[in-house]
Amino acid sequence: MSEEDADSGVLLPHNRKQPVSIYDIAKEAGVSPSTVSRALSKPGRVSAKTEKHIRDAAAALGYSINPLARALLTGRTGTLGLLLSDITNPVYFDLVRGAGRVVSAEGYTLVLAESQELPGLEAQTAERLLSLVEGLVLVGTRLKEEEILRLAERKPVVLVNREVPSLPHVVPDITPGIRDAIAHLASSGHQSVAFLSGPATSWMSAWRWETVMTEALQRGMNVVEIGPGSPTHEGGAEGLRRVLASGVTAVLTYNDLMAIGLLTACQEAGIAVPEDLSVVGFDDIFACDFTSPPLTTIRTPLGSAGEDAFRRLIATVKGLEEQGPSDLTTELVIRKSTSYRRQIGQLGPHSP
Amino acid sequence: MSEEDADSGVLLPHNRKQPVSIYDIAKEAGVSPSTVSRALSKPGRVSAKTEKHIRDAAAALGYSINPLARALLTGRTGTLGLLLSDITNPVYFDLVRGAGRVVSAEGYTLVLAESQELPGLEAQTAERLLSLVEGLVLVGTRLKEEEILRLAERKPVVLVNREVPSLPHVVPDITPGIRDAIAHLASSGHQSVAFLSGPATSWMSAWRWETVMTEALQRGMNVVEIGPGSPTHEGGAEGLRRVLASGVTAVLTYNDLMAIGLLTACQEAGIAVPEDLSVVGFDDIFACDFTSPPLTTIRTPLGSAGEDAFRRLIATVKGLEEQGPSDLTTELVIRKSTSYRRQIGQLGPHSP
DNA sequence: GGAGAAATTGCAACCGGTTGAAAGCAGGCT
DNA sequence: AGCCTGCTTTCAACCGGTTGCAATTTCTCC
Repeated sequence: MSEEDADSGVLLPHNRKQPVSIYDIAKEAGVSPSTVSRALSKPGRVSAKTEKHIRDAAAALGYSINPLARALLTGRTGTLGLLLSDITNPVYFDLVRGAGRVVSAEGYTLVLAESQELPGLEAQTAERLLSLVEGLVLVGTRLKEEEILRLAERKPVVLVNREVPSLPHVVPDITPGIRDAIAHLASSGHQSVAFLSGPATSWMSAWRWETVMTEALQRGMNVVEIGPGSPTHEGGAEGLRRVLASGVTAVLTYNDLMAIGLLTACQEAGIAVPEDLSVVGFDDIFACDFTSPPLTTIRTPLGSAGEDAFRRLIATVKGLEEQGPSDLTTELVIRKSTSYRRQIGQLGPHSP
Repeated sequence: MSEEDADSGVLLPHNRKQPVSIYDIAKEAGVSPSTVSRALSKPGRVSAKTEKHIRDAAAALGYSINPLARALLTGRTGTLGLLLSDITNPVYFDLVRGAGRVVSAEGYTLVLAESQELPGLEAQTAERLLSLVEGLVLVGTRLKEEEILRLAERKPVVLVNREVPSLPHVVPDITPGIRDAIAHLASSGHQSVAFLSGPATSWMSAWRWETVMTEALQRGMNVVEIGPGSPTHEGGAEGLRRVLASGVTAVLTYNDLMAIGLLTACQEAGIAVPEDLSVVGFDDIFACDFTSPPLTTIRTPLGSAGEDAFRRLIATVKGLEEQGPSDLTTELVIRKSTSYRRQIGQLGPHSP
């Protein structure tokens, strides 16, 4: 009556159930395996009666297709890859959401991988991922152009926040946002601005700096680049000393995480933001509106970028026409970390 | 002299390079494919001379193994899966980082997928992912016990923040953190507390509520559950009305995102935290120390949980011994969102 | 130098589907 | 009847590796 050695908590070691194959179904239904294959994946190629019979048998046996076996011959795994430098960077939230929306709406499965900002690991991870998926989106990749092109030879590749000639890419136009940010600072009386840059290998960081410089010069402001630095909280905090040393009155950062780090460091150092220093972030991640003070930042539409990138990837995978380039733009979001330039007092050693 | 139609921006349509196989290498090196296979994957099974010869040929041709082909026969894809309900939830940052560390140190590749809190999608995604990986970690899954067991029949599965009999799981002990939080509130004069719960299908939410109730009762406090709600910013904000209606003076939330949402809603509604209402979050995500006020919360060691989960998964995949259960615990982190209970004034309709 | 053991290599089947080509079969037409 | 047409189904090869077994070579030792 009493159960014997039940609930012993022991896990069955390795007796995995072996899955049912089309051969099992074929035997069950009394047809050949190829008929089963066609019944299940080529509607209309077998008679309605046999198809129903086979589908019933498949359902009865609990069949589910082995995607690896299918992919070996056809290349179709039903999955698409998204490779990020750092999944835990909030910048990518919206992008991942947008990607997920499009991918699952099209019946694919999204698989993500991250390279943890390590150059060697990124190439290796991309390599591994590439053989499991039908196509790949690379976001803010640090790979060299040749490496990217080599990947693109094997499977369709779409880039986000990176341009490589002849490869499809989705890059929001950063000029409007930067132009407005510089105008905003200029009209608030700032005459010198610093750009706190990200990793040296980041194409996007280089481009943002380039654009900041161009726009600042057009307004007759002085502008310096400080960096490169890690695109993180810590990276931003570490930049504070050099920002103060430079004597600027306003800073743009490569991304919001750095801006938040800078804000935190300012608080600890007793620098008042925005009274002593104006800070502008980049991307408008989810934490921006509850920092203190709330962060003025340049919003990039990364959700739409993710959607666009995967729409294009799927079009390519399916062999459809290339779509025209997507036109995404950026805009300045003014919160409380920027203000009129105080005329009294001056920061840094450059001013007497 | 001038380049002709260069830079036309046209992408080569679908002429993907077909990859080199072991057969190509075999031909190149003048041996049989099986020897190539052994040379590359079974060190010592072929003579040193041939092995070198084959490796040279492989390198010359730029060979890289096709993991699908290998996996079809052996089941080894070299990848491990991590399935989350929502990748963009900052709760998982540390977990993903910990997982990444262990997985890449062991030579595997981590692939992530998310179920976007949709029950149907989670089962389907798990199914797809399962056939691509050697083992799977499910975090805070909403799947039903039978569904989880069915997955575990096919490949090794490890659970985080969820218990299922006979399956390995990693669940930090929430009791110490909750006990300290309740003690902290009690000693500050609070006599009633609410728990703002997460999704109805979340095992972890149910357990947290259960523990909060037990601990509160032991202290003689009144305690109510408010929910279920979405485990997000919005979910927290939406809970405010009912929190106020209940007349409690302190709230614990299912997670930090909800606590932050609650904080934001309080600010908008003119409720002072912590003077009018004390708020305690759960997990200690990265944004907690720059909310206003900074959030008191119960820290869960999700980084270690991720590491542990994958260490166990890898041990199982490799057929090693089961390790003993990992003992992870939680602790209260006191910041500024909790305080002594104001004796003057009372919130909500229950007090005259 | 030769028997026997050990190391090395090749053959062929296999994993689980897919697909071109051929075979089987029913119905329509002269 | 005989033949052609078109639909349904099967045969067999294939994708790219892996592996048990057997064949071949090399080594060892008497």
